[in-house]
Amino acid sequence: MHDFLKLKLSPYWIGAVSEKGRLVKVSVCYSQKDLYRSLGAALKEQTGSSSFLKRLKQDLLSYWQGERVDFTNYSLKLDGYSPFQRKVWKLTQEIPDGEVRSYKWIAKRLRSKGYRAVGQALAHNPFPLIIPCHRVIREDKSLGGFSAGLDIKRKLLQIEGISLACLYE
DNA sequence: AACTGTCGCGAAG
DNA sequence: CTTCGCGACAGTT
Repeated sequence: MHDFLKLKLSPYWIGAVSEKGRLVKVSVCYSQKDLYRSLGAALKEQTGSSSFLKRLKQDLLSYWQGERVDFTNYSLKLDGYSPFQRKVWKLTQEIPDGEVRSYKWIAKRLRSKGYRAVGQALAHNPFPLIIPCHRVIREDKSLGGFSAGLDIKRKLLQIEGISLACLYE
């Protein structure tokens, strides 16, 4: 059945749900309470015991200390999401650690001018960190948005050693 | 029909 | 040169 992981990373809490060796959802929050709200109360009871989630836990800890971690080989449960969303997320996964791209960059690669639609797709990303939607910013190098809260986006970029004016606003 | 995690242009300071 | 307002854009609910 489902397995859950809960982990405190510096000021934030991160949680993950998996099912049969595939990730179902990840979320980053400001408190445990928010985590339960977004991942479900089951998270309260269960502890991540599958080897799969143990590996994820180690990877997340390493990442948080500034190591380069490759998250691209985690298998993700993508059923039920639209083709457009999947394409956007796939391109986002191709952005290397330590670099950023713009919403426009992604749209262009999909031969679309739906910049805002790209933003909307990223806003619904079920796998923050794993699919690094924080590496997508505006064309003019300003920060853009982040559904889990902009300070988290700043923090992640900072961990990856990216230096941009928008990180110090 | 109304909403976005946008972009680029034109006008004004 | 910088900032601001606004309309166009495309995909989702």
